[in-house]
Amino acid sequence: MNFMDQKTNLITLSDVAAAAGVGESTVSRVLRNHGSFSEKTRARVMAAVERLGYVPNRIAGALASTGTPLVAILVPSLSNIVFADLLSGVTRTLENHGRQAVFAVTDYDLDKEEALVAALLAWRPAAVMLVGMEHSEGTRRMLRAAGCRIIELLDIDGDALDIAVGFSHVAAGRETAARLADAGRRSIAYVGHDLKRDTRGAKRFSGFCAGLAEAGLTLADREVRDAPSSVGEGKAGLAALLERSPAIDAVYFSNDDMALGGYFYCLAKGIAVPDRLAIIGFNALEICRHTPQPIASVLTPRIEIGQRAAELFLSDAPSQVLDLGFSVVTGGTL
Amino acid sequence: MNFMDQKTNLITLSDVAAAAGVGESTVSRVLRNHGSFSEKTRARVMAAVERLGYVPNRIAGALASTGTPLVAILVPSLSNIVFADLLSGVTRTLENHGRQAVFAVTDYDLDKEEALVAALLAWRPAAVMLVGMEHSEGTRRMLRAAGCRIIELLDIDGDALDIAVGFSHVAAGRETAARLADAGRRSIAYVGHDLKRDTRGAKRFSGFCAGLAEAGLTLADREVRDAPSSVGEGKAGLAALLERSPAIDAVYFSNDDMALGGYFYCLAKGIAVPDRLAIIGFNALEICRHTPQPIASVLTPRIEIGQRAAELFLSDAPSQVLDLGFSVVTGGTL
DNA sequence: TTGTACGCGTTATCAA
DNA sequence: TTGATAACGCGTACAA
Repeated sequence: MNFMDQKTNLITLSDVAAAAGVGESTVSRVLRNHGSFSEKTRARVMAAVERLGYVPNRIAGALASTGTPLVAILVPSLSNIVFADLLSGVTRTLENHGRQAVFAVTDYDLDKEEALVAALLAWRPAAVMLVGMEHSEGTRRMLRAAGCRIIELLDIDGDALDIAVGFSHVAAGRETAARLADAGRRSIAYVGHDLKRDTRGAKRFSGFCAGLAEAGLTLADREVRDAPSSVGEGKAGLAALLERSPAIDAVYFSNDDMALGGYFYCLAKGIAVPDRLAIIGFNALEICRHTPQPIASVLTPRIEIGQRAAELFLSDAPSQVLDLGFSVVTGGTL
Repeated sequence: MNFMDQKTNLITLSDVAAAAGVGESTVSRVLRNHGSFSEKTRARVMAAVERLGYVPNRIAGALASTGTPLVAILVPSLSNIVFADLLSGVTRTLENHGRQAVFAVTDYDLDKEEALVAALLAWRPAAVMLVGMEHSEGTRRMLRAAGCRIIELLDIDGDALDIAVGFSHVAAGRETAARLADAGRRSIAYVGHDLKRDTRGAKRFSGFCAGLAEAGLTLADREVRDAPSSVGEGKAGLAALLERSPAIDAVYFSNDDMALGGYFYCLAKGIAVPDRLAIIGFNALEICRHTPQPIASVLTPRIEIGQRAAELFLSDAPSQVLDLGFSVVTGGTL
């Protein structure tokens, strides 16, 4: 034994037991408030815990009880506030139940997702939460073999592996088209970001086109940026679009970041919104409620999705698809 | 043994060993590429792993090797993109080294932080990262006793427990005041959010006041909202401020969310920026670069802070305070 | 109500 | 290059 070893002085359960003059299992029972013990013993144990500054080792606990209180969460990105909201909802609910979240960022890459799922599964989580319903075959196989709860978030357009909590992006896109058509717009375009990776954005777009068709319209033009969504891309995207198709009278942006960019472009160029150009985005970010004209958007219950997902897991609910819906928020730009 | 037990069929190391016709330690060595073994054995082991779909149990591994590859991260909030950026920086670096991040959200509450630190320490992380340098005495005690690396992020104004990576918020506030004064502003006010909880915001404010004093000025007025920062609060804050003090010619907002709200208020009310009112925020969010007039702000290297913090930990660097600085970004609003 | 002893799935030590 | 075997720290029957 090396006396310089930093971990040499870590207190263990048996140290506490010795200090309190009781058996190890007694300490274990007191600490987890499980089984029976006298009040007197409890006091002695707690005193020893306090005195020694004992911190239980959950690693050992998890091994012994075969089953961890860990929940693995994978999100495509953190630069989009939407996923941060999702995480908030999940962790807020989990924390109150002694559960711990371990997470990773996939960068919208299904291969990376697969690698990360493998890494996270090694921690034997009680549940794995991931965004969307598109996964590699390897991911699906591992997940199914893992024997833990699998919760897909934010999307319900597809076949759920176990539990899915979200809403239909196809329906959201379709509804958006209907609103634009109802508002009398006839020359409608789309400004979006990299859809190869953002499959939910792609679903909205396909729903949008379907919605236009149902209204007897076709997409007037589209500008798809080869980059992640951002305010800057939205701005540049609208600029490019209008240069090509100046007669456009409405634009659907792939999300609010993009829409904000478009809106700023209009402000800067003096383009009348919504008279000359209607704008609608997606997500209903707080900021869009406070621009000079509130930007029309689609409100998505992302925090609630996280919470409900965590609750379903905690309550050991049966496999299911939970549609939490969305709602169109009309603002001054439509 | 219950044959309905879901975890009954999980493959273990010894299953692989048996299938490959080798000893357990051999499998372990091959999998970790540690120690020596013949190419032939390696192939046999890997084949068995593949065939059985074996996923190593890191829980058991961590227990056996006393020392986990876990890094605990605590952030005050996730609704502010700044902390999401921080997380991105940290996890991106960690992932490439087989490390796993476990995280929790403190809601800017030091008591909650203490409880969460206790919970996270139970996982015996190799490092604990937390935002800021203000912690409860209990938190500090536990951390010191834990014998793991302690990394404080985003702030360097204070006494570091071990490693600190960030910049000086006091200096940032002071510099902001100097810029405003240099720009000829004389009636300068502050619009902020809940500073009891956001201690870094409070440091910026104190630095700002010091900076004004150095320029021979005093704060003309201040509007501090009793709520977390948001675009809405920034807007309402500026409205309240201007009603009270219409002669103000410059406003320092506690951060860019607040500043955006103020800027939108000006746009909506037709207040000339910067002619009549100069605006400067903090963080230099992407969106502020794309508003009709780019909003002046202070660029903070948050992703880099996360990366460097992770790198210092990975390289087993000595205790230190790393100042990554900040830079003032002048925009159209100053 | 309490303590003993075994097992959880690895890693590490050491001898072969 | 290999394979027993002893930890790792705790939960959990089971016995007391």
